[in-house]
Amino acid sequence: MRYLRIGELAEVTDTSAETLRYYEAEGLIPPPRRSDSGYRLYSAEDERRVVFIRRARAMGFSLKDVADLLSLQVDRQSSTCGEVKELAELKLVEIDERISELKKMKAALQQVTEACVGGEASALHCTILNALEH
Amino acid sequence: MRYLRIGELAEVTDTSAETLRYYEAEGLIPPPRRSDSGYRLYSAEDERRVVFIRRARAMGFSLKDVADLLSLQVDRQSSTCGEVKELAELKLVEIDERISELKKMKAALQQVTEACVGGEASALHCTILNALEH
DNA sequence: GCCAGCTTTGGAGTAAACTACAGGCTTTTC
DNA sequence: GAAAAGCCTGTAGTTTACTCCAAAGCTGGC
Repeated sequence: MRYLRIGELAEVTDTSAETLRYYEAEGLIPPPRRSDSGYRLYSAEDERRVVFIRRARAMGFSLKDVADLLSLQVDRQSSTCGEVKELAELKLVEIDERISELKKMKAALQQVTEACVGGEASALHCTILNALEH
Repeated sequence: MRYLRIGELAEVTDTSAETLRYYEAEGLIPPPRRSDSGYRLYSAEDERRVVFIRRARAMGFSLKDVADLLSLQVDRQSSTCGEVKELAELKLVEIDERISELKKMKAALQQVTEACVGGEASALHCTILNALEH
């Protein structure tokens, strides 16, 4: 099994070593194993976890939200399926709402680009708010 | 035409008066007209604008992103259709990416809930990271 | 074996986006 | 008409999520 050092993990997950240590301090990733000299050594599972965190962050979920989602795994031996399912379904509703809001914005933006011929003509009629009107 | 005072607008847009004044200071909403005594009076257009800002913020767009989107309107007399179209198309790509990322998360979460019978059984196999594996 | 370039901890600093006064008018309500 | 509630400006404080040292130890190449 291949282990990554902090700088390597930072590179593949497009973050920084500082951020990874910060996530560890905040309990978002478990303390990884260490080399003899004390260097952090990250497993593939650690990597997946970080990728997940970055993805969720990029979509505007807070670290608290991410922690909630990840707790679906962390607490697995202590929580029952019922609890897990409830939390997951709550987040599913939230995600669905986000998707539909994004689709609204997308439709509005598309209306804007379609109204635009794309030339040098004035953009007088190109307003995103007008497109969102209905 | 009906005008809203800051507290009323705050209520209908689910924000606070402080936040509205902050948005004004940051140039995200234009300075509204004032009453004789100096109270801010907001139009329906102002309201739509704030609703849009709050929506975009809730989806993780920064105020800078929002300003970019709103500039499609503000600079309308100065910018040409070509510029507007370019900016809008850039944001469209971004929005599409977000939607597909959210769909990935949704699929993962659904797998979790489906694997869960929802009863008192252990949640051993309910892990969001496992669901995201492929 | 030496030097550049990692990594360590601990603590301080920063940017974005609010949020909360203070002190003083205005408007509404009883 | 007086108290309560709302608004004004200006400034300061808070939260979240990093980001940046400093001082010291480790690692890999020549």
